[in-house]
Amino acid sequence: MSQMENQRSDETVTADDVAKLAGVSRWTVNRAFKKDASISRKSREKVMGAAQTLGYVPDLLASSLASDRSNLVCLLIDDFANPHKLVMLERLTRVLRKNGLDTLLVNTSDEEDTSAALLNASQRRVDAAVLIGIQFTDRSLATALGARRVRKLIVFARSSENPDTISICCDDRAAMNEITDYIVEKGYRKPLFLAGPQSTSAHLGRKETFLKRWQDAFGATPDFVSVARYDPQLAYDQVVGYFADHPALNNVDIIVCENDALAVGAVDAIRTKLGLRVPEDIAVIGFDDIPQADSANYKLTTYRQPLSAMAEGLVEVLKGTSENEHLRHFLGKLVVRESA
Amino acid sequence: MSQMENQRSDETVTADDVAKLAGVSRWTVNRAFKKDASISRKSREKVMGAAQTLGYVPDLLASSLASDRSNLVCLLIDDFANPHKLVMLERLTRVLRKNGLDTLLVNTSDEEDTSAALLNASQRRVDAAVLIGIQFTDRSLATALGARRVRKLIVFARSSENPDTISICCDDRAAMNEITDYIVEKGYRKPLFLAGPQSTSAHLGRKETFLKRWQDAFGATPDFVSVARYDPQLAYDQVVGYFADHPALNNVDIIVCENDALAVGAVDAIRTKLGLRVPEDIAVIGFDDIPQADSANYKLTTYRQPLSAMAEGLVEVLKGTSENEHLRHFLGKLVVRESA
DNA sequence: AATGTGTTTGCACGCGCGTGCAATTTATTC
DNA sequence: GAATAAATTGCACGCGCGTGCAAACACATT
Repeated sequence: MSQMENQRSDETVTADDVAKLAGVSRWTVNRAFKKDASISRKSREKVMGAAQTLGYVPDLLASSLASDRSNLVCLLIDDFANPHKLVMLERLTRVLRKNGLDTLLVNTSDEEDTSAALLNASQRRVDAAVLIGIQFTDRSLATALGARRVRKLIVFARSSENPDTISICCDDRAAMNEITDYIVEKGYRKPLFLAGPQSTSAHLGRKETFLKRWQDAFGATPDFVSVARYDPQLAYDQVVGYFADHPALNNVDIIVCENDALAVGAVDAIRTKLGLRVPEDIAVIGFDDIPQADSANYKLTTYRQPLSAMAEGLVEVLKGTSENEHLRHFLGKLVVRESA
Repeated sequence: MSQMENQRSDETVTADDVAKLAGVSRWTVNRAFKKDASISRKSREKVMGAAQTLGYVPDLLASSLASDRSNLVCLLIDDFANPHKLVMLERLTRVLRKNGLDTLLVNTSDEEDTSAALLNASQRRVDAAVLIGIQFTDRSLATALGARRVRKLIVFARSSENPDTISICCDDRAAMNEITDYIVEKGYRKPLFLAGPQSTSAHLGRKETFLKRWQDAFGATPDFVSVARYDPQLAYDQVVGYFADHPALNNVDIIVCENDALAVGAVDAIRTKLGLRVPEDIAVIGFDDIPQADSANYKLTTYRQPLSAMAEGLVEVLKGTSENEHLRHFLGKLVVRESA
């Protein structure tokens, strides 16, 4: 009724309001909210008190605009059929958030090219874009980088040859070597490699490492088939198809899979369609250690990526704690269960 | 070499730069980028040309700040063990993006209470916060809403009693009724209900509907067990535990599960631990129709939520096309496979 | 009390764009 | 061709906060 001050029409309460109530300047208010700012304990308490009663919170949008740092990281994913992505998302969002970074999730399944999505991310001034998908090529990365605006481009859980890019991934070569050694030691001699999409950039991947290693050891290159997406269903179809074309079943005693998503499909195919047992008739070995791999039904022998370490590594890169390495490798761990 | 204009130190190119090059005012430049703005075709072309050569893109941060609309939606999830979440994420991000909305993903697994996460979201001025998890209670929602700043609070794929909230979900009651009818028709008479966490808000959920319906039909309330999280592993343990306590196996001819995450665990338990067949010995019916449900190994009979329609519904609510309904129901579809 | 050191505080200016309206240009009509 | 309507363009002001520095203050020392 009486005098209602110059309160804003709606109820956005800004630092100015708090400042007035606390009897300090606006800048002191914002300082109070900065972790290690130069401010006395007393005035910080005054400010916090006032902020409390007014329900004030600093506006990250305005802050980002002014400071040119958004504390926002963009995650680009196109590979939603692979259950491992959910694990990654969980881990990444958790670790990022613990470090004060928020996550912008972009689904690039629709895009021909990730460039458009990257552009979109750049419009939000994200501090970094993290690629977790499979569709992007080194060339499209280059294009996107040309437009700049995305300060850091990070390829997660995969390596990229683009020098302007930082890769954070499991050491695939060491991993496949370990897997190969394990297989050989266990006496498997007729492997089939089940690979993912081949269209991606020509990095020395799991398939290449395995085939080469096997070639070196036995002088023969194992057979392989590839699946168009990391999708258990497609893997299932592919395996069924393979054995339809190669009726001499005893030509394969183990299927080595590029990841668990494929491995799960392979197991299903072996049991359901071929009517065989895993691992007695055909063994299966995966990669990633998705939750399903540990289920009673699959008991998948697989290789666990050190996701937490990788996520922490990502944060280090983002914070600039460890500059200019184009590639950060992490060692994983072979998890032996029953499927191989 | 010669004169290099007053180019900014780093290379952020703003609308002003484009304006200068195109020979128009800054406002015309920004208009050119607005879908249906009042601008002549000719000057739009001029602007777009200049923007192209300069590599200009409008800054969404500044735009959000000025317009007070961020086109950002915050998704809060805590339930990463449930594979269905990945499907939801895929669908939501896709549909939102198609409608010009970006997605902020927040992992609330760590939080005692979603309030903190909501507060964080509010600092980014998200246009809406969408809750997809299970941990939040109606009370914590109320608290969060008290602080305002989050313009719209939406509960997705679940109903909430909070009147300031908009629920977008599958019609659980209709669904469970259909499921019950199906079960009854198929001759099952000894159901066990496998429920999720019971700590959540007291909405009339799938369990209640099923139990009540069965009670009405047969005068007896079926047994039920509940699992602490929607996690196949925990469901497995729970089912194993149940049958350890109830050795008279023929007391159950079907396990009705609150969702597929649980159903998958149930199937594993039945086969692996009990050594029984699905559906011959014990049938299983799920809910959600996760990708796994369609795999050769599970062939789960389940109920598919109309995710796309729900996502579109979400967009409508966000755009304000369909105001003030506290609850939007969508009808799903029973998917009959082999598990029941 | 004067000097010096270290700590707090205040402030001018800018981040890049939106809003609403007024000025200007272009199209339309008789 | 003048008058009127319609389409297009320009602009002052503000969104909420950060940066870097200078002024103000506190405290210890001689």
